[in-house]
Amino acid sequence: MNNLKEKLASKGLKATAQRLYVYEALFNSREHPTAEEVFRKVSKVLPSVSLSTIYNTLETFVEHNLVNKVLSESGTARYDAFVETHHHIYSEKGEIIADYYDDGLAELLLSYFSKKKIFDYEIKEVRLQIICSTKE
Amino acid sequence: MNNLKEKLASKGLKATAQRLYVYEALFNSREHPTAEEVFRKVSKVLPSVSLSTIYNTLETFVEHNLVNKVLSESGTARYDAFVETHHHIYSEKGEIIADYYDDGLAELLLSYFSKKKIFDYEIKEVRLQIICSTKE
DNA sequence: GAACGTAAATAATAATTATTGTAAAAAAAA
DNA sequence: TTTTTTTTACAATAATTATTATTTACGTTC
Repeated sequence: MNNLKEKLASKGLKATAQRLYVYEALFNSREHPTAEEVFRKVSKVLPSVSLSTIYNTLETFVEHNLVNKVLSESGTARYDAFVETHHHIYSEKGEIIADYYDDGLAELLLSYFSKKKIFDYEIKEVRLQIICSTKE
Repeated sequence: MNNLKEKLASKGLKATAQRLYVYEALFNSREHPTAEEVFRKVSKVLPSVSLSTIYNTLETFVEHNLVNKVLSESGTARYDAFVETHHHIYSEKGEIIADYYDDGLAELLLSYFSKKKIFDYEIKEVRLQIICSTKE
């Protein structure tokens, strides 16, 4: 978490209480919370925080690559403090279920694409949406 | 397109003019249009059509797997009449650029996952988000 | 085939939700 | 103290969903 203070400083951003709590809320959750959910969490420790601040803060974090936006089919934005490349497991309904980390896969894919050279564009990153049936 | 009439019938859905035009609008575009864009297209041939109908129709199609929702970072839903597995190329800003079809890739991934057997869930589909820098 | 009843689909519009914009207040830094 | 950054409060917007009335399609009976 001190890590974050340094990162903020290195980007010319002030380490305010709001920012630290927002980041903490994200970092301590693997649920890819929405802005609203982050707001509720942060409100518990900082009751005066405003929802706008949550949005602003999340947006600032995304701009500075401290946080990723996670795409979801419902349209509501979700956020993730884990910015290293990883993949997401979705339900058949399009809702996100879990993270999936796999370095071997990244290598496999990048070597596959480097052989094919199919793109006009340079590939920055490859992320998987793994759509699974939830067995009950 | 007659194909669609049959599919609709098989799912107990009536083949109304609205549904056929909405589907046609999607099918004839590779732009993953938004509901609003579909609305404008359909309006040209069916001026009395309402935006609600577009939303309803798209939702009905998605429920019946005739159409897919495409993830996009702006939050606005985009739709795609191509339901066979394929992948999407995104800009670094998170906007969708193009489709990417690749059967070899699907095989590669499925064999990779079948070897690993890592999941509690059954994998239905694997889609890639390929994030590219747009070279200018 | 025309008239009738019923259910499905559509249209018009209101309401809601998520998000963004704006301006004032507060906090931090210089 | 002055200036800049950040936060707050609140207004505004955009996308989507919900509600209700109307229309349309379809099956049944005459």
